[in-house]
Amino acid sequence: MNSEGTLRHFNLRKTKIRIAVLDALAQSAGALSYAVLQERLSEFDRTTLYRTLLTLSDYGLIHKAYEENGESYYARCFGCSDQAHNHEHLHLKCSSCGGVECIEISEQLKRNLAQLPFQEINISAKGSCSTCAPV
Amino acid sequence: MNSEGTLRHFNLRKTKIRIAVLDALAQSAGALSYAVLQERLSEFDRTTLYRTLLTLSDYGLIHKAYEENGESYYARCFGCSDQAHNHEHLHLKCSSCGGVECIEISEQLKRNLAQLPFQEINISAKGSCSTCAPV
DNA sequence: ACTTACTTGCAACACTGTTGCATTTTTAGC
DNA sequence: GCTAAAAATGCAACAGTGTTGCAAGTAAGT
Repeated sequence: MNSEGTLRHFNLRKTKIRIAVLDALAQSAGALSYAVLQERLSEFDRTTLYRTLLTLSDYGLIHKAYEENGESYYARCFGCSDQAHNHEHLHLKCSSCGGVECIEISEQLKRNLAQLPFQEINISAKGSCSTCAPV
Repeated sequence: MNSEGTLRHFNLRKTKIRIAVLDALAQSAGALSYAVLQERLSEFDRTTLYRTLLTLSDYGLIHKAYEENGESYYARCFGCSDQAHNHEHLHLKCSSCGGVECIEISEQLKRNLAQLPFQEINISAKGSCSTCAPV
Protein backbone atom coordinates (compact mmCIF):
# COMPACT_ATOMS: atom_id res chain seq x y z
CA MET A 1 0.00 0.00 0.00
CA ASN A 2 1.28 3.47 -0.82
CA SER A 3 1.56 6.22 1.77
CA GLU A 4 -1.74 7.89 0.87
CA GLY A 5 -3.61 4.60 1.06
CA THR A 6 -1.97 3.82 4.39
CA LEU A 7 -3.13 7.12 5.88
CA ARG A 8 -6.66 6.58 4.57
CA HIS A 9 -6.67 3.06 6.02
CA PHE A 10 -5.85 4.43 9.46
CA ASN A 11 -8.38 7.27 9.21
CA LEU A 12 -5.61 9.82 9.30
CA ARG A 13 -5.89 13.01 7.30
CA LYS A 14 -3.79 13.08 4.19
CA THR A 15 -1.27 15.87 4.67
CA LYS A 16 1.92 16.73 2.83
CA ILE A 17 4.29 16.06 5.66
CA ARG A 18 2.77 12.70 6.61
CA ILE A 19 3.06 11.47 3.05
CA ALA A 20 6.58 12.87 2.84
CA VAL A 21 7.66 11.14 6.06
CA LEU A 22 6.13 7.80 5.11
CA ASP A 23 7.65 8.01 1.63
CA ALA A 24 11.06 8.92 2.97
CA LEU A 25 11.05 6.00 5.41
CA ALA A 26 9.63 3.57 2.84
CA GLN A 27 12.32 4.45 0.31
CA SER A 28 15.13 4.18 2.83
CA ALA A 29 16.95 0.89 3.24
CA GLY A 30 17.31 1.49 6.97
CA ALA A 31 15.95 3.73 9.67
CA LEU A 32 16.39 7.48 9.39
CA SER A 33 17.47 9.80 12.16
CA TYR A 34 15.39 12.77 13.14
CA ALA A 35 18.18 15.07 11.97
CA VAL A 36 18.18 13.52 8.49
CA LEU A 37 14.41 13.70 8.27
CA GLN A 38 14.46 17.33 9.28
CA GLU A 39 17.07 18.10 6.65
CA ARG A 40 15.17 16.29 3.90
CA LEU A 41 11.86 17.80 4.93
CA SER A 42 13.22 21.28 5.61
CA GLU A 43 10.21 22.85 3.91
CA PHE A 44 8.20 21.96 7.03
CA ASP A 45 8.45 23.37 10.52
CA ARG A 46 10.37 21.14 12.88
CA THR A 47 7.56 21.21 15.44
CA THR A 48 5.27 19.79 12.79
CA LEU A 49 7.80 17.08 12.04
CA TYR A 50 7.94 16.14 15.73
CA ARG A 51 4.17 16.03 15.89
CA THR A 52 3.98 14.00 12.70
CA LEU A 53 6.44 11.44 14.05
CA LEU A 54 4.39 11.22 17.24
CA THR A 55 1.12 10.75 15.39
CA LEU A 56 2.48 8.13 13.00
CA SER A 57 4.05 6.30 15.95
CA ASP A 58 0.81 6.40 17.92
CA TYR A 59 -1.06 4.78 15.05
CA GLY A 60 1.65 2.15 14.60
CA LEU A 61 2.72 3.25 11.13
CA ILE A 62 6.29 3.95 12.19
CA HIS A 63 8.40 3.21 15.22
CA LYS A 64 11.47 4.54 16.89
CA ALA A 65 13.97 1.89 15.89
CA TYR A 66 17.01 3.08 17.74
CA GLU A 67 18.15 5.80 20.08
CA GLU A 68 21.69 6.69 21.05
CA ASN A 69 23.31 9.84 22.38
CA GLY A 70 20.07 11.72 21.99
CA GLU A 71 19.71 10.73 18.33
CA SER A 72 16.49 8.95 17.45
CA TYR A 73 16.09 6.77 14.37
CA TYR A 74 12.71 6.05 12.87
CA ALA A 75 11.57 3.23 10.59
CA ARG A 76 8.32 2.16 8.97
CA CYS A 77 6.34 -0.56 10.68
CA PHE A 78 5.16 -3.56 8.75
CA GLY A 79 2.45 -5.72 10.21
CA CYS A 80 2.04 -3.50 13.24
CA SER A 81 -1.12 -1.94 14.55
CA ASP A 82 -2.27 0.20 17.43
CA GLN A 83 -2.71 -2.97 19.50
CA ALA A 84 0.06 -5.34 18.46
CA HIS A 85 3.58 -4.76 17.33
CA ASN A 86 5.74 -7.10 15.36
CA HIS A 87 9.22 -5.87 16.01
CA GLU A 88 10.97 -9.16 16.10
CA HIS A 89 14.10 -7.91 14.57
CA LEU A 90 17.18 -6.28 15.93
CA HIS A 91 18.42 -2.83 15.12
CA LEU A 92 21.98 -2.70 13.91
CA LYS A 93 23.91 0.53 14.18
CA CYS A 94 26.64 0.37 11.53
CA SER A 95 30.05 1.26 12.89
CA SER A 96 31.18 2.33 9.42
CA CYS A 97 28.43 4.41 7.86
CA GLY A 98 26.46 5.18 11.00
CA GLY A 99 23.22 3.94 9.46
CA VAL A 100 20.64 1.88 11.30
CA GLU A 101 19.37 -1.31 9.74
CA CYS A 102 16.57 -3.71 10.76
CA ILE A 103 17.76 -7.32 10.87
CA GLU A 104 15.57 -10.42 11.13
CA ILE A 105 16.43 -12.71 14.02
CA SER A 106 16.44 -16.49 14.10
CA GLU A 107 13.42 -18.51 15.19
CA GLN A 108 15.43 -19.93 18.04
CA LEU A 109 16.29 -16.50 19.34
CA LYS A 110 12.66 -15.46 19.01
CA ARG A 111 11.61 -18.46 21.11
CA ASN A 112 14.22 -17.62 23.74
CA LEU A 113 13.02 -14.07 23.95
CA ALA A 114 9.38 -15.11 24.05
CA GLN A 115 10.11 -16.96 27.29
CA LEU A 116 11.15 -13.81 29.09
CA PRO A 117 8.42 -12.32 31.29
CA PHE A 118 8.77 -8.86 29.74
CA GLN A 119 7.10 -6.77 27.09
CA GLU A 120 8.65 -4.68 24.36
CA ILE A 121 11.90 -6.54 24.18
CA ASN A 122 14.37 -4.64 22.07
CA ILE A 123 17.75 -5.79 20.81
CA SER A 124 20.30 -3.47 19.36
CA ALA A 125 23.84 -4.12 18.24
CA LYS A 126 26.84 -2.54 16.61
CA GLY A 127 28.70 -3.94 13.64
CA SER A 128 28.90 -3.68 9.89
CA CYS A 129 25.68 -3.29 7.95
CA SER A 130 25.00 -5.22 4.75
CA THR A 131 26.03 -2.26 2.59
CA CYS A 132 29.38 -1.69 4.30
CA ALA A 133 30.30 -5.38 4.65
CA PRO A 134 28.46 -7.36 1.94
CA VAL A 135 28.47 -11.11 2.55
CA MET B 1 36.74 -2.63 46.19
CA ASN B 2 35.50 0.72 47.44
CA SER B 3 35.21 3.76 45.20
CA GLU B 4 38.52 5.27 46.24
CA GLY B 5 40.35 2.04 45.65
CA THR B 6 38.71 1.65 42.29
CA LEU B 7 39.87 5.08 41.18
CA ARG B 8 43.40 4.37 42.37
CA HIS B 9 43.38 1.04 40.54
CA PHE B 10 42.52 2.80 37.28
CA ASN B 11 45.07 5.56 37.83
CA LEU B 12 42.33 8.14 38.06
CA ARG B 13 42.63 11.07 40.39
CA LYS B 14 40.57 10.78 43.51
CA THR B 15 38.09 13.65 43.37
CA LYS B 16 34.93 14.34 45.33
CA ILE B 17 32.52 13.99 42.46
CA ARG B 18 34.02 10.75 41.14
CA ILE B 19 33.74 9.13 44.53
CA ALA B 20 30.22 10.51 44.93
CA VAL B 21 29.10 9.16 41.54
CA LEU B 22 30.64 5.73 42.12
CA ASP B 23 29.14 5.56 45.61
CA ALA B 24 25.71 6.62 44.40
CA LEU B 25 25.69 3.98 41.67
CA ALA B 26 27.12 1.29 43.94
CA GLN B 27 24.47 1.91 46.56
CA SER B 28 21.63 1.91 44.07
CA ALA B 29 19.78 -1.31 43.30
CA GLY B 30 19.38 -0.30 39.67
CA ALA B 31 20.75 2.21 37.23
CA LEU B 32 20.33 5.93 37.92
CA SER B 33 19.25 8.54 35.44
CA TYR B 34 21.34 11.59 34.77
CA ALA B 35 18.56 13.75 36.21
CA VAL B 36 18.57 11.83 39.50
CA LEU B 37 22.34 11.96 39.71
CA GLN B 38 22.30 15.68 39.10
CA GLU B 39 19.74 16.17 41.83
CA ARG B 40 21.64 14.04 44.35
CA LEU B 41 24.94 15.67 43.47
CA SER B 42 23.59 19.18 43.16
CA GLU B 43 26.60 20.55 45.01
CA PHE B 44 28.60 20.01 41.81
CA ASP B 45 28.33 21.80 38.49
CA ARG B 46 26.37 19.85 35.92
CA THR B 47 29.16 20.19 33.34
CA THR B 48 31.47 18.50 35.80
CA LEU B 49 28.94 15.72 36.27
CA TYR B 50 28.76 15.18 32.50
CA ARG B 51 32.53 15.08 32.28
CA THR B 52 32.75 12.72 35.23
CA LEU B 53 30.25 10.33 33.64
CA LEU B 54 32.28 10.46 30.42
CA THR B 55 35.57 9.79 32.17
CA LEU B 56 34.23 6.93 34.28
CA SER B 57 32.63 5.44 31.15
CA ASP B 58 35.83 5.75 29.17
CA TYR B 59 37.72 3.81 31.82
CA GLY B 60 35.01 1.17 32.01
CA LEU B 61 33.98 1.89 35.59
CA ILE B 62 30.41 2.69 34.67
CA HIS B 63 28.26 2.29 31.58
CA LYS B 64 25.17 3.81 30.11
CA ALA B 65 22.68 1.06 30.82
CA TYR B 66 19.62 2.46 29.15
CA GLU B 67 18.49 5.43 27.13
CA GLU B 68 14.95 6.44 26.27
CA ASN B 69 13.35 9.71 25.31
CA GLY B 70 16.58 11.55 25.89
CA GLU B 71 16.97 10.14 29.41
CA SER B 72 20.19 8.26 30.08
CA TYR B 73 20.59 5.76 32.89
CA TYR B 74 23.99 4.86 34.28
CA ALA B 75 25.12 1.82 36.21
CA ARG B 76 28.37 0.56 37.68
CA CYS B 77 30.33 -1.95 35.68
CA PHE B 78 31.51 -5.17 37.26
CA GLY B 79 34.21 -7.15 35.58
CA CYS B 80 34.58 -4.63 32.79
CA SER B 81 37.72 -2.91 31.61
CA ASP B 82 38.85 -0.50 28.97
CA GLN B 83 39.26 -3.45 26.61
CA ALA B 84 36.49 -5.90 27.40
CA HIS B 85 32.98 -5.45 28.59
CA ASN B 86 30.83 -7.97 30.32
CA HIS B 87 27.36 -6.67 29.86
CA GLU B 88 25.60 -9.93 29.43
CA HIS B 89 22.48 -8.82 31.11
CA LEU B 90 19.39 -7.04 29.95
CA HIS B 91 18.18 -3.70 31.12
CA LEU B 92 14.65 -3.67 32.34
CA LYS B 93 12.72 -0.43 32.45
CA CYS B 94 10.02 -0.86 35.06
CA SER B 95 6.60 0.20 33.83
CA SER B 96 5.48 0.88 37.41
CA CYS B 97 8.26 2.75 39.18
CA GLY B 98 10.22 3.87 36.13
CA GLY B 99 13.45 2.45 37.49
CA VAL B 100 16.02 0.60 35.43
CA GLU B 101 17.28 -2.76 36.63
CA CYS B 102 20.05 -5.04 35.34
CA ILE B 103 18.84 -8.63 34.85
CA GLU B 104 20.99 -11.70 34.26
CA ILE B 105 20.12 -13.65 31.13
CA SER B 106 20.07 -17.40 30.62
CA GLU B 107 23.07 -19.33 29.33
CA GLN B 108 21.04 -20.42 26.34
CA LEU B 109 20.21 -16.85 25.43
CA LYS B 110 23.85 -15.90 25.86
CA ARG B 111 24.86 -18.65 23.44
CA ASN B 112 22.25 -17.48 20.94
CA LEU B 113 23.52 -13.94 21.12
CA ALA B 114 27.14 -15.02 20.89
CA GLN B 115 26.39 -16.49 17.48
CA LEU B 116 25.39 -13.15 16.04
CA PRO B 117 28.14 -11.45 14.03
CA PHE B 118 27.83 -8.18 15.94
CA GLN B 119 29.51 -6.40 18.83
CA GLU B 120 27.94 -4.61 21.76
CA ILE B 121 24.68 -6.45 21.71
CA ASN B 122 22.21 -4.78 24.00
CA ILE B 123 18.82 -6.02 25.15
CA SER B 124 16.27 -3.85 26.83
CA ALA B 125 12.75 -4.60 27.89
CA LYS B 126 9.78 -3.20 29.70
CA GLY B 127 7.91 -4.89 32.50
CA SER B 128 7.72 -5.05 36.27
CA CYS B 129 10.94 -4.90 38.22
CA SER B 130 11.63 -7.18 41.18
CA THR B 131 10.63 -4.47 43.65
CA CYS B 132 7.28 -3.71 42.05
CA ALA B 133 6.33 -7.33 41.31
CA PRO B 134 8.19 -9.62 43.73
CA VAL B 135 8.19 -13.26 42.67
C1' DA C 1 56.12 23.23 50.01
C1' DC C 2 56.51 23.44 45.02
C1' DT C 3 55.33 22.37 40.51
C1' DT C 4 52.82 20.41 36.90
C1' DA C 5 49.15 18.26 35.06
C1' DC C 6 44.57 17.40 35.69
C1' DT C 7 39.95 18.81 37.19
C1' DT C 8 36.43 22.07 38.21
C1' DG C 9 33.08 25.86 37.62
C1' DC C 10 31.22 29.19 34.71
C1' DA C 11 29.42 31.16 30.52
C1' DA C 12 27.91 30.30 26.17
C1' DC C 13 26.16 27.51 22.75
C1' DA C 14 23.66 23.89 19.72
C1' DC C 15 20.28 20.39 19.58
C1' DT C 16 16.09 17.76 21.01
C1' DG C 17 11.56 17.81 22.29
C1' DT C 18 7.18 20.19 24.15
C1' DT C 19 3.37 23.60 24.72
C1' DG C 20 0.05 27.43 23.58
C1' DC C 21 -2.10 29.88 20.23
C1' DA C 22 -3.45 31.98 15.86
C1' DT C 23 -3.80 30.61 11.11
C1' DT C 24 -4.43 27.38 7.52
C1' DT C 25 -5.84 23.05 5.54
C1' DT C 26 -8.49 18.81 5.29
C1' DT C 27 -12.70 16.60 5.01
C1' DA C 28 -17.55 15.77 5.22
C1' DG C 29 -22.23 17.57 4.35
C1' DC C 30 -24.93 20.16 1.46
C1' DG D 1 -18.15 23.70 -5.67
C1' DC D 2 -19.27 25.97 -1.22
C1' DT D 3 -19.45 25.94 3.71
C1' DA D 4 -18.55 24.72 8.39
C1' DA D 5 -16.26 22.00 11.85
C1' DA D 6 -12.39 19.55 13.12
C1' DA D 7 -7.75 18.83 12.67
C1' DA D 8 -3.08 20.08 11.36
C1' DT D 9 0.37 23.60 10.72
C1' DG D 10 3.69 27.36 11.74
C1' DC D 11 5.57 30.30 15.01
C1' DA D 12 7.31 31.80 19.41
C1' DA D 13 8.76 30.49 23.68
C1' DC D 14 10.47 27.33 26.80
C1' DA D 15 12.95 23.36 29.44
C1' DG D 16 16.28 19.73 29.30
C1' DT D 17 20.53 17.39 27.51
C1' DG D 18 25.05 17.56 26.21
C1' DT D 19 29.44 20.12 24.54
C1' DT D 20 33.27 23.55 24.33
C1' DG D 21 36.64 27.19 25.83
C1' DC D 22 38.84 29.20 29.39
C1' DA D 23 40.27 30.87 33.94
C1' DA D 24 40.73 29.26 38.58
C1' DG D 25 41.37 25.53 41.72
C1' DT D 26 43.04 20.92 43.23
C1' DA D 27 45.62 16.32 43.33
C1' DA D 28 49.75 14.02 43.46
C1' DG D 29 54.73 13.32 42.77
C1' DT D 30 59.16 15.29 43.96
